[in-house]
Amino acid sequence: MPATIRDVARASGVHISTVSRTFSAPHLVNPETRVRVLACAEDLGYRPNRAARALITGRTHNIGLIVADIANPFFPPLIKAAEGQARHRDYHVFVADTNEDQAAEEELVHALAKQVDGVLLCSPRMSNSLIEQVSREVPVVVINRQVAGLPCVMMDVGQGARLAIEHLLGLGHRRIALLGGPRGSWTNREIRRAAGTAARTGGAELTVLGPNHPTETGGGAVADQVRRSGVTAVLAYNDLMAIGLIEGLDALGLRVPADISVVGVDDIALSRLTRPKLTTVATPTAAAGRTAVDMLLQLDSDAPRGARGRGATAGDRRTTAQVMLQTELVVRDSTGPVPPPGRDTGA
Amino acid sequence: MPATIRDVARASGVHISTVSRTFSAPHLVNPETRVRVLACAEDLGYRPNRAARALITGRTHNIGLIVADIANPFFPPLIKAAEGQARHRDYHVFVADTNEDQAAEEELVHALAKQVDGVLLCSPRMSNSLIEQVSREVPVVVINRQVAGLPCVMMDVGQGARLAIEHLLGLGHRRIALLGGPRGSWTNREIRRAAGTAARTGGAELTVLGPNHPTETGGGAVADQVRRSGVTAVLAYNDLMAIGLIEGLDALGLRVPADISVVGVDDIALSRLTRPKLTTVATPTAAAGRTAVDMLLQLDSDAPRGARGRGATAGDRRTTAQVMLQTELVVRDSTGPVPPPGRDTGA
DNA sequence: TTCTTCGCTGCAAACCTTTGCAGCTCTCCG
DNA sequence: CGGAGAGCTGCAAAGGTTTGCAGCGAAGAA
Repeated sequence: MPATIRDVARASGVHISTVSRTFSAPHLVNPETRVRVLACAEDLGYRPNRAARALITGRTHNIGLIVADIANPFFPPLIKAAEGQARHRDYHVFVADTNEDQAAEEELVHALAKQVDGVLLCSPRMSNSLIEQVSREVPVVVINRQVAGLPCVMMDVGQGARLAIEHLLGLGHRRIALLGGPRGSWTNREIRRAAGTAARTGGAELTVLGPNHPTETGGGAVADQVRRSGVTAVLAYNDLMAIGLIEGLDALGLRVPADISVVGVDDIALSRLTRPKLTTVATPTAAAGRTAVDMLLQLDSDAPRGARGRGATAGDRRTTAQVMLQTELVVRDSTGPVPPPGRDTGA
Repeated sequence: MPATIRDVARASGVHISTVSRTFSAPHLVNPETRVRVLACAEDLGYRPNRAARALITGRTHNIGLIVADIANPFFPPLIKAAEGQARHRDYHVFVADTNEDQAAEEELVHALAKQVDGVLLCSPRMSNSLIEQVSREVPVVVINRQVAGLPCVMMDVGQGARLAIEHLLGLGHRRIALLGGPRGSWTNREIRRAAGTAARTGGAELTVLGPNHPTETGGGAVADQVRRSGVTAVLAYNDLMAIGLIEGLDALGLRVPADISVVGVDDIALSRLTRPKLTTVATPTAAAGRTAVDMLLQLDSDAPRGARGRGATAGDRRTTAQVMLQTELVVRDSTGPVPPPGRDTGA
């Protein structure tokens, strides 16, 4: 039913190769012929079959994007930015959701490998060695994680965590809890490392609680634990957990920031809408999405893996860029001075 | 570099067709041969090239999902459900975001048409005739809209809006505003129609404000207009707008629900997290995603469009199912009794 | 022994497009 | 007038897979 290149060729009285060239190399065909072909193509509603093209060029013009949880508001802006950038370059994005599951992650990247020109691994939970392994199968750019020898786009959450801790120290807090995120998260390790150092430097005590599921539920679940720990401030792995925690604390009769201060990470849109508005570390998610797409496409044009390109680019070790994006602390209403010592925090 | 069917055939000493059958019709090949082939395939890390398969079968095993705005929390649960259901059937989902733009919508469906077996059009903004047109190019299931002759999955927001208005009437409200959504939205028309009828029946006055951008910003922007209109309750096109409106009213010194009641639509996760918690119409988004995928795949197996299937299924008008999913009103804290008449609402 | 039947495997066409190469026609120059 | 070159077009192979058809050997029946 859909018109093929052959139909257009027949209709315009030329060979199929001429039709092909009309689209892929217009300067090689007589202007007169070109307009005729284009007219016929338009008429028949012809659009090149990308699958067939992919077969011979080795380029699908698709890229895969694997995220841990599309329902986590952290990801959509990144996805959106990546899609926009990709579309700009005539690429399409295949989004897949792993439900925070390592096994699903691996399965998905394999399933995607053959139908995309490259994969963006966003906040992967799998092991470094597994990532390296899949990168031999399909070009990969890693987001939110550092893997040696692979192109990576990271956000400097370590720096952000340090700023957050310093902010809390400045408010007088000396007993601080860190709400850990999911196991396997690079971001989680970075935050923990930086927060630990900053707390030690400032003479504060840092209690690590976790790992936890990086959602409101996960945050709410540890509210009681936080109360019993007797801390006066909390740095959460992400905004969702911070918000869940605030809810949970509220249910326990603890007020934020009067009784306890809470800082999140990500600066999702939601963090401006809750009451109190959340103090958080803003991460440049959109920029990360755009950058990652650029790096992948760059990689791709450097190292053709098409049918024709074999053998040409054997031994060149391309320089694998690693980009670190800056973060910043956004102070809103969920942090305040440490409560007077006499006050009962319910502990 | 990646192993092809030919490599496996060579390694296991059989013809490529036997390898092919080992995967697509195992019962046709000798068990002994089968294990040998499977071993070789495993060994070489062979995975069938889906593009090549698509070329001959006419099935890509991909489906497209076009949404208006992936950053709107309404969509992710739907996407997630659709993806899960699709993966279950060995399909992958191509998500694309139109940024609420009709032109982008049309362009995207065309670009996707050839590399997917069907498209899920979620809350499309384009005209019915355009939808019908693209449906001739690629199988389509429409979500959140009714188009005659096309399979549709709808949520009964009309019913939900009626319940919402009745809830407000029950609280004594007689002057109610409706915050309209984007132009071209079927949901918007449904809500408006049903709310209008319910208000008239209950002897209330319904003021329609809009159209508006369906985001917090869009909701916040009309806060002043709402105040000046002198209504005591508002039904918003979606939760995001409702939340934005509450923010905006708050900035104007109006309290929800003491001064004014607000109801949303969608029951996004966020609506449980804001203060006050939002009264809203819950829509079964996940069910809609699953149902739509099922309908598309069903459609697809009924009407093969593969290379081999031509001519066989010419004239059969398949029954195009239209499914209406129920909604329900979730009463939380953003609605309350109408304020005493003497009270100054700032108008 | 001869004929069927059955189970398995190989053959080759087909899907749609891209692209290196060769051939054609024309123009222009010497 | 002959030859070179440029501009355009056609030819055919290639890419990886599926599938209808045919062929082959062995087992069973007559």
